[in-house]
Amino acid sequence: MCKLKPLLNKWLEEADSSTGSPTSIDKIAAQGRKRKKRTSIEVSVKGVLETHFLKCPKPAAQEISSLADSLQLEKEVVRVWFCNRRQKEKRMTPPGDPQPHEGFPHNVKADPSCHDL
DNA sequence: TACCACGATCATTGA
DNA sequence: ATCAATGATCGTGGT
Repeated sequence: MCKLKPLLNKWLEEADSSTGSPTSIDKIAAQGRKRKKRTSIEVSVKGVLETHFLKCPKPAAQEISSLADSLQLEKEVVRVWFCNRRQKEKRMTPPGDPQPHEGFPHNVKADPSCHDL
């Protein structure tokens, strides 16, 4: 059901745009997805995000909301930013940077509750 | 059932 | 015009 919600939303958006073109439905069937323009994040904002990322690479939705509010951004944008940040880190770190440090398979506490705020 | 994160991938922007 | 960086989206799996 919740999966249909976004789908229905797209339909409604298109329906609103159907300025006399009922055939627009085929477009929705295709993908009816309007990619938001590249939210150009200001350098200052990036700095704040990076700082938070260092503190918590995986903040809960609650932290994201707070952060987004502080930066005057959309939760989605902040969430996506964190996701991309994590991915990028992995993309660069594994190769040519094995992080020479013993004591590897010792970690047992994942510490999912990074309530550090 | 609803939500989150990750991987891959697309698409846009800036150099 | 082309490439690189990076945000936005889709699909999948886990809780």
